[in-house]
Amino acid sequence: MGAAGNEIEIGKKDTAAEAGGDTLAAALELLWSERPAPKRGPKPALTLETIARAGMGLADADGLAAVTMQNVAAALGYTKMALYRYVPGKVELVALMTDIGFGAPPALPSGTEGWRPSLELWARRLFERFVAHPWTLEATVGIRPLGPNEVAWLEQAVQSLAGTGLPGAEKFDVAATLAGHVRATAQQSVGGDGKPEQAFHATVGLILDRHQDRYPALSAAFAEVAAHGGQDQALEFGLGRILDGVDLHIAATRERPRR
Amino acid sequence: MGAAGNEIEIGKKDTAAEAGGDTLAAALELLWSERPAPKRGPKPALTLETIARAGMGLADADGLAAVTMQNVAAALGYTKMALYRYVPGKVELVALMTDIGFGAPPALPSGTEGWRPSLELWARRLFERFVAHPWTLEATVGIRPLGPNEVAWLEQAVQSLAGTGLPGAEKFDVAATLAGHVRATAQQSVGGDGKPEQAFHATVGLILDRHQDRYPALSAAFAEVAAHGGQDQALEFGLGRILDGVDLHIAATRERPRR
DNA sequence: ACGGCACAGCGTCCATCATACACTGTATCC
DNA sequence: GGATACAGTGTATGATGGACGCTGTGCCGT
Repeated sequence: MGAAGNEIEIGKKDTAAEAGGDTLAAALELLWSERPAPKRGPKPALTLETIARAGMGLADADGLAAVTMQNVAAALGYTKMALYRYVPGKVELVALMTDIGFGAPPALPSGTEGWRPSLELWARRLFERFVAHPWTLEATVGIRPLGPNEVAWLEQAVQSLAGTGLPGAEKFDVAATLAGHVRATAQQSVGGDGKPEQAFHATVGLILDRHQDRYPALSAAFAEVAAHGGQDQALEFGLGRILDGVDLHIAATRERPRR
Repeated sequence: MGAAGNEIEIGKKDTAAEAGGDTLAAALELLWSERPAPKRGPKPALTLETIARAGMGLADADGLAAVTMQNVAAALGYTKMALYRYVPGKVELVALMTDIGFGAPPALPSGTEGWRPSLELWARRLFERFVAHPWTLEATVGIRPLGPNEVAWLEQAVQSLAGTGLPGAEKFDVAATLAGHVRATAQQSVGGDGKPEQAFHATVGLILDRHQDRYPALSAAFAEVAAHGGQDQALEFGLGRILDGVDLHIAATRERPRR
């Protein structure tokens, strides 16, 4: 399957592989508002923003699967084909929804000082966004275009590490690690259709009830998890450990600065 | 069209919400081999394993989107409806593929001692599994059934923490945090259709090229990332930080043991 | 021995979905 | 005052997951 694809595979745009190239570029254009702004013709009745918001409403309520071109259009009172005047395809629409769903990271309160409190706040806020729009978890797997807001979150995290003396690459790694932790935690605490319900723990508990013998260590550990309040502390625990480790690393870097 | 059509909403199984209940139970049955084993009738020509392997082949080659009932059946030389004699639906098939994709965690080499080397090895191996079958990333979003292998991975991680004196709930949290980190890292280093291509970094780089002014800290940091070998160390960096933090926490717990 | 029944595999049918394409009307520029 | 670019619509199409009923097969109880 090269660039041409002269094999079978006419018809639909694409299915899975190789779609990234074209779609990614189109989505980036959309997300970064690099669009020509038409001059002639009837005025557009809709906005990208309006459309995306409609999609978000559906996704928040009934999950990402409820976001069909039909449903989005119906929610706006238009036909689905009208949407294609604004969006190249569904993938791009979801990408737009996702970036809007994250929103810009709120500015850190003026009192916040030091990289650690900043990053803690950052992580908790990001977590809240994931919980508020659980479908963003589904929407952000695999290669995909990044929107301005998503990049802005990264920027803020890296900025928080300004005074640490870490090399830039490691600042980036810290941000990525934290984002990953937040993401993974959110993924475990959120149900498939969007409702937070400690889904992961519930499933594990269900299984261990029936197979304690097979997983002795896990069963013992999990009994204590259930006894305590569940997984509510999963975000904080990992966050604490990671930032402790980062702290250590910063200290070590200061003592033995890189050449 | 038949005469009877006055019912509301017969037909398809479900779309998004609430499907979890029924499907999850069915999938658990399948994954944990709690199936009755038929006595009468013709011998099944296929196996769950065979079917799942066929699906995995497609997913490995062309991504999860290539896994359609049609394609899987064709790969086996049967019609798609034959598959429904083995699998309740596609969701369950993918769940099965996923669990087989993880496989059982290999036993730790006999020389491995101490929780830290064990967990490091564990994390690296898990990472390899994600990279070997990138579609498992897509397949493991949202609420979903866990298979025996997936639970076995958790078991091994918790077991590695046996001598640490950590409370059970925290062992579990450590395992979850590590698994989350591995997952998130894999997600960033793997392309959408399954090819590892440092996708995330490539996209970020592309964007920052055009918007350096808007994200100064990130741009500066990222320049160094690009100068170095890319993101190959993302897994190890986060792993090091997390385990450092865990180490600290274990030491603290020993000094100030919980009641 | 044998007939019924449970079960394998298949063919057909259908609803849903993303998207292509052609058409109609409209607002702006020359 | 057109020509033209563009908005919204209607219809068509191919792919997909899945329901349902049919045909054959092989074990089990009689």
